[in-house]
Amino acid sequence: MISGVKIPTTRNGKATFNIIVETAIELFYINGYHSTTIGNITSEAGIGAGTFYLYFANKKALYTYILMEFQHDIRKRIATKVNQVEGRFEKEKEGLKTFIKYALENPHSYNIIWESLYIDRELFINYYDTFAKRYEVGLKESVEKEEMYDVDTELVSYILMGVSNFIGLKVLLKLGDNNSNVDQIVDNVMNIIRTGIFK
Amino acid sequence: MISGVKIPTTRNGKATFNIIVETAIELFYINGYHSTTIGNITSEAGIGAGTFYLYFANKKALYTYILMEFQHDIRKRIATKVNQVEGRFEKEKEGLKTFIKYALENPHSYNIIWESLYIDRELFINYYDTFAKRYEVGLKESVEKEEMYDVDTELVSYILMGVSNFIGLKVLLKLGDNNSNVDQIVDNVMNIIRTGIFK
DNA sequence: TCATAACATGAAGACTTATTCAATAAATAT
DNA sequence: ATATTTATTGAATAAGTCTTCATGTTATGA
Repeated sequence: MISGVKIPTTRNGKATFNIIVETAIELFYINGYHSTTIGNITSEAGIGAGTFYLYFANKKALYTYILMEFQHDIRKRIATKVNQVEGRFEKEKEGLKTFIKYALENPHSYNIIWESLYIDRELFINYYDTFAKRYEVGLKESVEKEEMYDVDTELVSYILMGVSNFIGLKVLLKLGDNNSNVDQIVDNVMNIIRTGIFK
Repeated sequence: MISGVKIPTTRNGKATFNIIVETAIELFYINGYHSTTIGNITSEAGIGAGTFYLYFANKKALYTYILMEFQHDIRKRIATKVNQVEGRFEKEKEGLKTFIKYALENPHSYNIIWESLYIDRELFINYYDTFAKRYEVGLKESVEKEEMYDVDTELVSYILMGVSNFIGLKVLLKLGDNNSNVDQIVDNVMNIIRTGIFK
């Protein structure tokens, strides 16, 4: 499937594969990708050093596999939630809320996605480029339905991704004050986006 | 001054110090912090391996020095430009434009600042926390002058930093289309922020 | 010009890490 | 029950990197 990754066939093999992935997610989060060695992963996972290479060609293949998993997961979750509400404003609100809550429940994913810029720029570009393109589809529909002004949907998707990511950052890293009530933060942000800030 | 950094006193020493810094900025940008070795830096700079340690205790001390320089530089430039125009809207527009242009002229700085999250989380937090706090000062003044609604200035500062950073990202990495005309991009973004996107 | 402080060198040693591979075990199909 | 595929091990090797230090050079002020 993904190059450099060998999916095991047996029950045992799958268990070993999974423990490698879970351990790596944790260690990448705590110490970062570059400071995590294959030795760290195997010893923490309680397996032999050589076992790693049964399933992954190297550390980057493992990282790429994990990134793809999170990517799939987060997109699916946002899409599901957004489909449950009507109207562009409500959809954006739900999307932002889902993103922040996902990041809070799963801080590993947030870190790993951003870190891709410093592991393989292609991965990072691919991630945000495709995210933006999918975002645009929904925005264009809303423009057609006249729920939104006739804005540059590409720019708007980057603006909204920027807002989501930095509010996520603030909440995750507890930057500044008032980071506890996610629903209220999202309400405030959406009100600011709706009303604007300038008189 | 900064711990782990020895500033040279003579003309020759300063030249060597500078070539280390310039070479490192370039290599950190091209290959990233973690993939850049002291050996890479010294050989690329054309100096002996031991010379590095005359001025820097280790790679992180050098990185921190570079980060601080960029931080100082970019803030000063934005402050100068923003002071030349009147009204909050014009100030924000000028700030965004200056930020993007700085990033374009100096893509090294952008990379190095973001990478700090994966080198030393403290550095990253400190960077955005103090940036946000300074941002808030201006925003609060504008609220008092009634140029802006009575918004949560902390949230607004993170929203605007998110927008700046992701538009910067788009332009720098050439994500999507239309990344050539910075003035026009900034005009579009500011119009979106002013008018809002929702009908 | 000479003493002194600053600057510069790069080989050497200590350390860390990735990766292979021959040997072994476990699971599964026939 | 046996053959065969799959999974596992960890010592050994190879490669890379940091950092020190004994030695040498350069600049400069008295």
